[in-house]
Amino acid sequence: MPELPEVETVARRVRDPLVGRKICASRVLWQRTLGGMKEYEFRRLVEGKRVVSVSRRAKYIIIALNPAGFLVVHLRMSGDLIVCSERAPLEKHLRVAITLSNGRELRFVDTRKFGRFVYCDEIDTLDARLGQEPLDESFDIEGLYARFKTSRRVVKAMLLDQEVVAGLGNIYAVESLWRARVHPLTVAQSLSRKKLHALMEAARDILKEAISAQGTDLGDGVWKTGGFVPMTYGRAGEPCHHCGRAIKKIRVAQRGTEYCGSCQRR
DNA sequence: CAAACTCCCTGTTAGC
DNA sequence: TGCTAACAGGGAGTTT
Repeated sequence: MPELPEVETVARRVRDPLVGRKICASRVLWQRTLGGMKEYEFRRLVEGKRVVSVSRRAKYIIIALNPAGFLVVHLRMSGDLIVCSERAPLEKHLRVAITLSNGRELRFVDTRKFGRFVYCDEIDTLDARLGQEPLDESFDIEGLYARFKTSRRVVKAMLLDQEVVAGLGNIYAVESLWRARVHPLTVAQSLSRKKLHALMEAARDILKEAISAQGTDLGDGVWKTGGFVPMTYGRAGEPCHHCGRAIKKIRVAQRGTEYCGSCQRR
């Protein structure tokens, strides 16, 4: 499932082919992908505009348009963006297609239909709802610690909350907790400053490694390109790479959560 | 107010 | 073997 590293990988892949291109046509094959906007409205707001930039915020891909507006893309579980010839055969799960002036086409393909490809006039409200970027130079660990100190939620739920830290999903939350040897059910306010530092250092290192590897290959057909290999996620019952004991699996915040009962103590 | 639950979807897999 | 049920999961919206 696309999380920060996978979204970053997609953004980088489509940036060059898109920036500077003009949108001359568009079509929508699954209406709900637009998040409630009517197709004719979407087309009116998008067609004729030029792509200014492609960036990432949390798990969103932001395509800025000139003279105004943004295409905000969320891949959710199974979404992907590709740029190909407008004459290329249509993908089975194609949801939105944006035809460019050079005969190429930006396509949003999304098997499970959870993804969103929406037009927004501005992105300030989106930005305001999202927490810190873990890889930003300005990442404020003390601000995060202050937030943890006031919460009785478990640490895994905090990591998954995009309002707290932006971009971590289930896989990288699980991996970060394991590397920092923090139990996923540790109550946020009981986590020491030292432990939180270790946890976020692990998270940042893992995210960087995963970006370098172009994401994680889960072998389930959802995300095939990445070379990052999880140490804990998806390995329930298999030996822990620290101590050799079997990895356990529980549910935390409605998500499957693998951890080592020996290495990660509360 | 914070925290937890529900819903949206389809492909894959476990279980009978 | 062939079927069904369970599972996977991010975030918006709703309920506790």
